[in-house]
Order: sequence, then structure tokens, then C-alpha cells
Amino acid sequence: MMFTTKAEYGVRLLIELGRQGSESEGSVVSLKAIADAELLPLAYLERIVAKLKKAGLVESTRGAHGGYRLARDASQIRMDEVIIALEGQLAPMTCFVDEPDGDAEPRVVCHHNHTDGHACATKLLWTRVLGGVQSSLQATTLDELVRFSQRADVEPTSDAAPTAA
Amino acid sequence: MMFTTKAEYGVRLLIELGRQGSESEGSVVSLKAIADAELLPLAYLERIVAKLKKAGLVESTRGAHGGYRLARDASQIRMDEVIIALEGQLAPMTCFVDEPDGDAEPRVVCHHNHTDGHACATKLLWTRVLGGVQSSLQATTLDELVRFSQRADVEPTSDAAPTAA
DNA sequence: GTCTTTCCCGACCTTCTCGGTAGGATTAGG
DNA sequence: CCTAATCCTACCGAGAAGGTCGGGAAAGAC
Repeated sequence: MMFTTKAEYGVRLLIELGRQGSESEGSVVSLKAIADAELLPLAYLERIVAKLKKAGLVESTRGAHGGYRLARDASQIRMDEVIIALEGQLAPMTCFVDEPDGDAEPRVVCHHNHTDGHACATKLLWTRVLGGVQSSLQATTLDELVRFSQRADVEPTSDAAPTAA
Repeated sequence: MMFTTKAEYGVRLLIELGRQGSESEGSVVSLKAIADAELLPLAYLERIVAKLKKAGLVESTRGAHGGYRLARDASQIRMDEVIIALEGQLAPMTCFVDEPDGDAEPRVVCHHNHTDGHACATKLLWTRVLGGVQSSLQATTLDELVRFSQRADVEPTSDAAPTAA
């Protein structure tokens, strides 16, 4: 398996926030409400949302009637940023270190060009896998997921199942 | 991180075998030789190669001067098959179960359509990620990696780096 | 017919992360 | 001041990752 429940819960949390809209609308959602809606442990969600806040993806209001809201519009939140915030560096293998200098190139660095001359050929493979993951994450925005959840929510049988779409 | 060292070591092992050719050439390589060449623990490699054998990717000859060889030509070995043999089911999240009926479609099944109506919207995200990983693995064959390793091995400085070739 | 080299196989062991809990401190509304 | 919420740090059990150990069993070498 590739991702932990931090990613799963964190994304579900963001989707719940996305249903309420972003900063412009002012309404905040308490973690308790999200924990109840998604059947997730509150104390664990606290640690997850802290990562999202540190990454600047959500904002918080403390005190009574406080809660969280999206820091930007859901259409401006791409999933690669979310997953990195939740899981840390995105790398298919331990020896891969992604240095965040440029933004377009992956810039993977493998450091066990072991003893004799030849570098590890697995580098080619992991680079491709990383590319596949990154592109699929970058291509997905939060509001896509929000809309997907609302479609599945409101009318589960209305339109034809878009499996091949 | 996404894959374990089983995948890393197993792929390196296959590359070593790929350097010697497949069944047609008859030459086998002992695990000891591979362990020495790649600086990997022999006892651990034994358990890894057992998975590859069970998956029908390598063949073995026992006894003195025995060893392993590829069961098919390296160009016929795709990395998705290799990784599944080494790591087990390929799934980005615990709740994803890939049932091996058809071969073309991913066929992911998420089973926590929790309590009230709406299904988890993360399904859309994980499906895309899985697709990205699968396509990048399917697009890579073992002999690509073998040739990549030989290029890096024999002449690290001779000809201009054929990155775009 | 041993001997030795290899593959084969299961039990064990250590370390680390995952997933989660406990218990508080801080801030704000009523 | 009391309550509802965010914040913060420490702790903890289970399970997997990564690897070791020891003993087979086959098949060629001598």
C-alpha cells in the first residue's frame, strides 16, 4: 500500500470543508462536526488538520463556535500539495530525495551509486512511477472531489454510472 | 514512501539476471554472485527470489553450479507484474481491493460506503493515482532497465548522455 | 558414495512507523 | 466564569519492515 490513513482522513476532512465553501463565505466547521460526519476519531483528526494548517491549506478560528475553513477556493487546491502536506515527501523508494528547487522537474536524487561504477538502474523505474503519481495528483483538484461526493450523495441512482467516461 | 526494499532488491536481482540473458542461453547465475555484485544480504535475497519464482518470472537449477535465470526474455517482462509479485496487491489505500478478473480494467472496490448515503469521494482520487502507477509500471520492461544499467555501467563519460534519445 | 554447492523453507528477532489515546493549555463567546 | 472549541506534547500497542539463523533437499563434482 502506498499512502496511510493520514492522507485518506485528511482528504475527507478537506472535502467536508469544501462543502461549506472557502474563506469568502465566513462559515467555519468544527472538527467535532467532521468527526461525527465521517466517523473518524476526533483526537486523531486534530493532528491531521494541524499539518494542513501548517501547509497553509486551511485556516482556523479558536474559541467557542470556532472551527476550520479552506484557506483558498477548492478549485485552487491541487491534490499533490495536499498529499505532500499530509504524508511528507512524495517518493516511491527510500533512496529518493526530492529537492524542492524547481517546480516542473522531479529532480530525484538517488544516493547509493554503489562501489563499482554502475548506478542503480532502478532509478529509471522509480522516476517513472513518481512521475505517474505526481501527474495524477496534480490533475485532481479539491472541488472535483467535492462535486463527486455531492453527486454520489444526493442522487445515487439518477444518471448512468460514468465508469468509462 | 510507497514501495519496500523487496521491490528495490527484487528489481536489481532481475536486472542482474537480465544481463546474462534468458532461458535460451542456458547460463544460470547463483544468488551468491548477485548478493556480492549488488551488496545485498544473501539470506534476504533468497526470500525475495522465491516470490519471483512463484510468479513464474525466474527459473532455478539446483545443485552445484546451479542458480537462477529469467523464465522469459527480458523484453517480455513488464514491471507491473514484477512489482505485484514482490509487493503483493497494488493499491494506494487499504480500502482498495483489486480483484483479478479482467486484465484491462483496474476494478477497484472500496468497502466503506459509510452509514448515510454518500460514498467516500476519495475513491476518485485513489483510482487516478492507481492508474498513474499502473501505467508507468506497465510501460517499463525489464530489458529497458538492463540496457539503462549497462549504459551507465560500461562507459560513464564516453558518448553524450542520450537522455532524449 | 560421499562431498560440496547450491536452492529451499520456516522460525525467529529487532527496530520503526502507523494509528490512536490521554491530558492538558489556550482562546473566545454567552 | 463556564463552556466550546482549537492547540500541543507525550505516550502506547500492534504490526510490518528488514533481516538472521539453521537446517534441510537436490544434483553435480570427485
